Amino acid sequence: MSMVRNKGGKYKHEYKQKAIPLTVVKRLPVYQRLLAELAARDVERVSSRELATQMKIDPSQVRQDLSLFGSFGQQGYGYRVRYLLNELNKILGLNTGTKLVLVGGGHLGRAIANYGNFVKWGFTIKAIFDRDPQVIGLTIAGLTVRDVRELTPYLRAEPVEIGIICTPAPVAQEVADQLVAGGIKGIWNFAPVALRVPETVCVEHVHLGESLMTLSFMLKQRQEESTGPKK
Amino acid sequence: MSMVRNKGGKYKHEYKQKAIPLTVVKRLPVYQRLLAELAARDVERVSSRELATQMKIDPSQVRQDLSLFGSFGQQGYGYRVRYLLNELNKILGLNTGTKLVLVGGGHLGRAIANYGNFVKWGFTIKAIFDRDPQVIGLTIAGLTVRDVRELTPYLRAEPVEIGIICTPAPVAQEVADQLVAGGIKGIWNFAPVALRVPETVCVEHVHLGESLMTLSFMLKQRQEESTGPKK
DNA sequence: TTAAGATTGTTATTACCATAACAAAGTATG
DNA sequence: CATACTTTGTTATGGTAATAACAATCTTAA
Repeated sequence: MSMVRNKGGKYKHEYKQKAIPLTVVKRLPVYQRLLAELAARDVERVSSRELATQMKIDPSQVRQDLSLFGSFGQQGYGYRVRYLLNELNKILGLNTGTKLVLVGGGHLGRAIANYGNFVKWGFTIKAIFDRDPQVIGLTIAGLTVRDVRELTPYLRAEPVEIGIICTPAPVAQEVADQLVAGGIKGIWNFAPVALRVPETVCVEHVHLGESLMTLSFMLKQRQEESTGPKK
Repeated sequence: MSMVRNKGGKYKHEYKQKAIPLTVVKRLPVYQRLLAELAARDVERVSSRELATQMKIDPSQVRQDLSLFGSFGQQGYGYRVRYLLNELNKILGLNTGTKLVLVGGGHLGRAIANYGNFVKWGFTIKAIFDRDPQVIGLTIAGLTVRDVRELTPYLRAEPVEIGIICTPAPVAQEVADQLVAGGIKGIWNFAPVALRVPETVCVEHVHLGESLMTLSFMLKQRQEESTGPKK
């Protein structure tokens, strides 16, 4: 009786315009990974409690996060793993044939290009560029490295969604400008600088140095906890 | 007159036992990097406002963050760049000759080993281990790759603070166990798994897949913002 | 030396995120 | 078929982090 008692309920699949908090965004890939692992083990169902335990967060958090995007579970049962995984893939924009270009064929660039996992989610690196004549012409992950001066004409001919910057810090901004001018929508930046880009372009930083410093700080704190106060 | 009007003031250099919020911890390396850039340009002074502008945060945030560790600035003047940089280095535990071992000599491991920046902060990779006979014996970044079966005896003979895991996901936990048993205090983990370690060991994850998915999500959202609602 | 201006360190306020609570509604079982 | 149990989606509460505000005090310049 009374089909629409709780407002929303089954009928909440309109366009959602609410802003998703960044903290939630950072958890979405973790949900995706856990569900992919469960699916690989042919597990059929999972509860918010189980997911929460693995992530060391509260079950309410899991339910609240997912409810931002829809109602994917069943009371008294939980979530069907394959269904929720599929929904999360859609939410994250995976398996849509996203194209990337990589700029910088140094050690880090090579590691990224050879990192096989991305292919699983439908990401494909279409071309690699470098400035160094020693690197141009080499084959990395099956692609011949091109001269970075070909970047702009390439993007004009072959539109690409994401650009990866694996260059040294001093040239990163210049490369970013070229990528933006070439119509790139997102930049995955491994150079230790804060890039200036228009608001329409998304930037995701991976800052190895900052990560190691964070670890260093935590170690130092742990150490002081044990040596500092003699309580 | 009245030297100790504001309680604390110059005299707040006791042991601080307050827990530093993780959000603050993540900003500390960014302050460090900005200050290092200023110092390299021989800039002498900087205000919280300038730092905040670069990081797109509020000036109060900068002052509040730094005040957790001491009083480093001067009213009406700001912060002396070199002094504050030096203090931040101490806070972060940089330039203390921290020793690391790297496990996993694949593409990513090689990139990490060759990433020159770490040396600047006093981190040194002392040894590299791998399981693959094809990789064992190779020279990476001036080090000969050892058999991972030598890891435990190595750590017994040569204590090391941090272990880097650049192995495939399925063996990461096993490696982590060995590192912990070997007395490691921190783990820098590049494998896409949540490691189980004792509370005494710090883990810093670098999860490339999650980072790319985050970018993918943000791109999808941007796209929906422009196409979805016709307002 | 004095007064105007600048900027810190700290406390107060606001906003946001995480946890708790609970009604709704399904599952499982006898 | 009824009853106990489970678990969701959502709202209420609590706590933590970001911003605002301000007194203290240093700098700078006349």
